[in-house]
Amino acid sequence: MKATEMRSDCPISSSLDIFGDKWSLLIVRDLMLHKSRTYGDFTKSAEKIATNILANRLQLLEDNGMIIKLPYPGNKVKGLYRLSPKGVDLIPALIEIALWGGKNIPDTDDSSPFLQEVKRNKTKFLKKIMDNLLEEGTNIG
Amino acid sequence: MKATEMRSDCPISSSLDIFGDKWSLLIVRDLMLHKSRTYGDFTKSAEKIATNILANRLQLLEDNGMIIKLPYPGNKVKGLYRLSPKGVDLIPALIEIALWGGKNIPDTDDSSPFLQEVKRNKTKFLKKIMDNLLEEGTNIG
DNA sequence: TATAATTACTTTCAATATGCAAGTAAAAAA
DNA sequence: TTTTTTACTTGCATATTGAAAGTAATTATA
Repeated sequence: MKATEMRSDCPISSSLDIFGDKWSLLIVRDLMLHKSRTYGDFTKSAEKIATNILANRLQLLEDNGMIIKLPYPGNKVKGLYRLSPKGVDLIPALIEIALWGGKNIPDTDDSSPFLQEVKRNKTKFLKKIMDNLLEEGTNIG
Repeated sequence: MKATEMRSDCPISSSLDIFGDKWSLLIVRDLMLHKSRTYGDFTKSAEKIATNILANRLQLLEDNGMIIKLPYPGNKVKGLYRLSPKGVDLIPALIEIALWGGKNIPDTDDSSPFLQEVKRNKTKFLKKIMDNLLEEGTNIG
């Protein structure tokens, strides 16, 4: 797959060139919440991503170094996707987006234990979750 | 224009339902950097947005309460767009995206005075810029 | 061991979105 | 009065999306 074309040298614009669509950050979200996911896991998320879109976005995210595909121990069909350090580094942005949505969009669920903990102590939460995601092992579950 | 359809009650997903594309957040960026812009101003940004896309996104952002269209003093053709409080509230997310891009995408310009100031003192910078954007007046320039 | 079921995609195709270029209408400037 | 500016709108070719079905390589089951 060819490298993403950048529209300008603006960091915001270039970021959107990579993940500026309705699906890419949902994949990152799932990997933030679950640390590792199989292809099938992603299809089970509430937003019901189409499999062609999923395959395309996983490839793009991998091409852009945001996620890493690992072998699933003891199974040659399955694979395990995880966030790379670059992907983990996106979590502060994702958290701000989540906070914004929970606060500003009616009927969103901002009462999850996850968001509650963020609101209680953002800095502490960020360190904890990012450290955890950067650790090796504990891939399945 | 019809209300945005939400794919789930997830705050991240619903946020992307509103601004998950390659252009909407660039409009917010321009209004963060300049406080107010005319239609023509937006077309002059580096990414060269097409006028039909611009008109569509301005309408969507206005429909979703992120931006406000004001009359241009002394001119009945021009209008002035500004961030609403809801739009200003998105700035922390935008800043995190900018920081991520500047750090993780090659050839982006992360040396602007703007980003430099963010990196020097994020909290202070956020308060300053958000307070400024929430103020009335100083629309032109 | 033969067969069924999983898993991770790929393909097809209709619908929608994008983007370039040109057009328009109202107001402002010359 | 004519020209220019401004903010869009329209037409059309191309690209992307999304639902559904298909496939090939395992893995589980009878």
